[in-house]
Amino acid sequence: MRIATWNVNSLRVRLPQVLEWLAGSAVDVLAMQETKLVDADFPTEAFTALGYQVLFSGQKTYNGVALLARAPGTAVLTDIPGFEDPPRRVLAATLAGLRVVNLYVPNGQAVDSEKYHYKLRWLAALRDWLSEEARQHPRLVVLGDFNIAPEDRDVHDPAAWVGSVHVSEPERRALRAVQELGLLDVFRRFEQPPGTYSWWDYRMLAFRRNQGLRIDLVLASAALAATCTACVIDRAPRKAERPSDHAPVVADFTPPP
DNA sequence: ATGGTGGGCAGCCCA
Repeated sequence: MRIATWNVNSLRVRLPQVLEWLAGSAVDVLAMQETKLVDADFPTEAFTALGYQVLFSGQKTYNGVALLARAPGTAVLTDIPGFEDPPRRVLAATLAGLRVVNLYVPNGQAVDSEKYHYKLRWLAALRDWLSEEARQHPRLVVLGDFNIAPEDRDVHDPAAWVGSVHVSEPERRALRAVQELGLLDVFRRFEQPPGTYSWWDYRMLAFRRNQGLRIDLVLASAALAATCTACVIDRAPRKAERPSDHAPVVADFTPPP
């Protein structure tokens, strides 16, 4: 089973690239973020034509998340229970013997901004919710755009980024609190080339210079992580005309016994 | 050099 996450930065613009990528990548589950589409505009037929079931939680202009899967989803959630949050950032479903939680974590803008404190509150609420999800679902995968680079090796120039949003210690601590629920960053279960990132700024020729961050993550419960056979970041879509600023992260799992 | 580029929707907000 192949599971992927991709911040597409406007599904309206990126749909042809997403369809082309799906046709060549044998993905069973794709979690997308920043679809920026209201539900009425979601291109359902384009994906059902490729054999996917679709789930989505969208809004106008900003945010928006979607899940594509070969199997239908049940027990769908579009919010962190009990946490009032109008932006559409969460989409959870049970499908193909897995609990899948697709996240678009708040960006945070700048350390000590109002948006940064919102990000930390959001992550605290996420942790509390995921503790319950982890208890109920031994086979849990939490994936998406976390807007946090877990460690300095996930940052092209740690000295330039020190203390900044996406790498600050409170953000990393909040991410570790999520991982301490027993969720493993499956990318780091395998040998990886140094300087492997999932996001590059559109500005300053950052992609050509590989000035990136690894902020798109696939976290898996211990039972699921034990069945993970590979995790790679596919840079190819970032090289396209009019690319998303993020590349997809792809993880392979053996089927349940 | 505190910029630069891109998406969305109307002169900005957000990333």
